[in-house]
Amino acid sequence: MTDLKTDARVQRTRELLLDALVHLLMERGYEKLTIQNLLDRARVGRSTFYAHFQSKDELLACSIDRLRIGLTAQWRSAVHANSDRTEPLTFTLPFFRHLDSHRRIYHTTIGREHERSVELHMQRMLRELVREDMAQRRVHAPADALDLATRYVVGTLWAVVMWWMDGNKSLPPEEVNRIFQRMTFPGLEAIIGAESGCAGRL
Amino acid sequence: MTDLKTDARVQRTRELLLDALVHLLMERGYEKLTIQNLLDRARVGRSTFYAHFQSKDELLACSIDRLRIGLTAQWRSAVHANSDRTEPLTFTLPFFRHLDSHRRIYHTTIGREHERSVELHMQRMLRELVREDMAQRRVHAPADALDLATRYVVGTLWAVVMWWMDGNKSLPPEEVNRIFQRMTFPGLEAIIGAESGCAGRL
DNA sequence: GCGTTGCCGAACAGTATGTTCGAAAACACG
DNA sequence: CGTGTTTTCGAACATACTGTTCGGCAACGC
Repeated sequence: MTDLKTDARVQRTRELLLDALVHLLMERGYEKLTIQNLLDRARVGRSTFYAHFQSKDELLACSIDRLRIGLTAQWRSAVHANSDRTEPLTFTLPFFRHLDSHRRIYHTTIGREHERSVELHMQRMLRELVREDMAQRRVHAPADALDLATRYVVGTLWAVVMWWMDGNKSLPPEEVNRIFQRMTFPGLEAIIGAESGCAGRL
Repeated sequence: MTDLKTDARVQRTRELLLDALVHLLMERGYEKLTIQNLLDRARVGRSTFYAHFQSKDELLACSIDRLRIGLTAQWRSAVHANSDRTEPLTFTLPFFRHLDSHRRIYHTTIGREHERSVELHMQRMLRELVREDMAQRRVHAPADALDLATRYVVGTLWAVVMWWMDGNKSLPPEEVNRIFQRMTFPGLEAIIGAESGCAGRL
């Protein structure tokens, strides 16, 4: 009885495929990227791929999930450092930093004509992070309002991301984060009576 | 020398295909909709399709463009009626009304798991409308800020759309539009010094 | 070592795309 | 009408990608 998680072969295959995905995302983008490309790049057999992932899309989901876990870790440590009652949405700064240091990937997968999947999965991830943030800060409001607020934040966040990644603007992540907060917080208060205090006024 | 625009055959074919698209969008969504389906539904030959459109995607683009033209017309007449200096983003109400009266389509093409193309084209259209609105109201600000503002508005607008269309919420379009304006205008002022006057405070 | 598990890779069926071509139908125009 | 032009049809074809199967081989844990 071998443990799936400790079998070196399994880990190797998964990492080979995940790495191949990242490299091919830069080269070709997601949509026009075939499974055969992945197999060739990762030097993995066809049936092996399907033993691990149901589809190209699931591989991508897996890759984004990796990112989510990494971001969450940074987030938690940052919150821990600043002790209690920090400003809302503290995960955005690590997020912008991540984008900044992986521009090559996101330049070919975000805002491009026929590229939509990466954005979709990213937004799904962001939605989870926002929900988590609100849950931790115990924002209480009708479920409807919370839902709208979540979508609103992700919408504005993504607008900033597209804008930032578009014209090769070389603003530092910290600056971008400030812009994001300045334009997002007022509208957020309009939806849920966020008692975000000083953060709202900046 | 026959005129392409007046040949009854080409008009017939184009309309058959566009209508087929709309009906099939409701039934199957966009992504899992084959060209063969369109041909069968529209009773049009395969080579005929490719004589008119390069791809499924171009057909969709054409359909969205139809919508854009219709919205723009409603928009202009509304602006004309209210004479000068109306509130900003007046096209959103017609837009929400359109969504409301075509729920069946958008229910299967917006926010669904593997549906991305319709959203993509819609957002592109909205971006154009927002740009046009700003140009007409002669908002002056750095090109950078205008670009960010445009993306911001589309981002929040789309957040509202997803939220509205999601849980079968049966709010009237007018109400949704008010919610949209209330949460969007403050942030918009933060980007460009919008002299939107009373509209900003509602 | 030994039983178990994962991997390979070729072959295969299935599905969709986009092109080609000759014949038939619909058209504009005189 | 009649004539030359344009569009349509539909089958056939080439191409490409997906997802599955299976027997032999290699790597693993114990």
